[in-house]
Amino acid sequence: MRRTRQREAILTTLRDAGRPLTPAEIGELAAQDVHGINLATVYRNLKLMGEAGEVAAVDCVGQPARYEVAGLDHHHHFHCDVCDRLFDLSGCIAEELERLAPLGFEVRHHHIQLSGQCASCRTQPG
Amino acid sequence: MRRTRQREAILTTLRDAGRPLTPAEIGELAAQDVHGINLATVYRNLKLMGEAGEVAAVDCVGQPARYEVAGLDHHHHFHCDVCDRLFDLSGCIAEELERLAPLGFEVRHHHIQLSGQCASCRTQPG
DNA sequence: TAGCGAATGCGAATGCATTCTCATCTAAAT
DNA sequence: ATTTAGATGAGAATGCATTCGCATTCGCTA
Repeated sequence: MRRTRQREAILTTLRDAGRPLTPAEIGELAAQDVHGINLATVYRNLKLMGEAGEVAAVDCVGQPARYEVAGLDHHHHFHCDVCDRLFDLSGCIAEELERLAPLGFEVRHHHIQLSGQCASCRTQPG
Repeated sequence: MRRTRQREAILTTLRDAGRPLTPAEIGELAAQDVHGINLATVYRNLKLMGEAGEVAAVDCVGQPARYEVAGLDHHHHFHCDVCDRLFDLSGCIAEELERLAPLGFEVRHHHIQLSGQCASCRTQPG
């Protein structure tokens, strides 16, 4: 995989964001580094970097997937219904979760997502 | 709202299923009552019955929404990655969940979904 | 049981995220 | 500096769930 300006910009953007970003968000933010970076390029690279284990997709309920740098500790997310951004949560309660499964079911993954209003949307009026 | 055969079939199907169904699943199952029931009709009625408070949409991670009869006790779901069906779970651990939110965030909802293999997919080979 | 307006079936249309095509560009090996 | 295969940009194309438009049908009410 070549080292291109757009590839760098995407990775830098993800690293700096501190929260999972949609391809569109990545495109907008990365445009500060590489003006006019194309959405298709963002998608292509997210896919490649995903296969290469550099980034990870984050599923979001009823929404397009977000992406974050790979290798972060296990965590879940908070979706702000106002600004539509996804935030990281720290901590997990997986143990308690497993016991919710019915007898005979094998739990392989779990997905937890809180939603509501993020701090900045609660503070700021518009 | 008129009482039509397709409307009845949809509601009956949802009641009998015991788990949330996709519009497509509803269409297939309801076809046993009303042969040739149209998908658009299913969608139209789910929307109307949703507004009327008779059915509720169930969001599913990275998947089209499912629908269930309204008024059930608070619960969450299990997604079988093999047969793609969604199952009800009983119980919830909302209290422990709230504490995951960062300071200043207002939690309004939470979404919990376990996934893996359901009992029948674990048992049956193909 | 006649008549009206709501509901249906059908296929086309929409919205959307995502992927593809392909001509052009460019990183990096020679 | 040249070469060349991988990358990009631009826009068209895809896949999909969902909705629309409209002629026809059918509940209900008078």
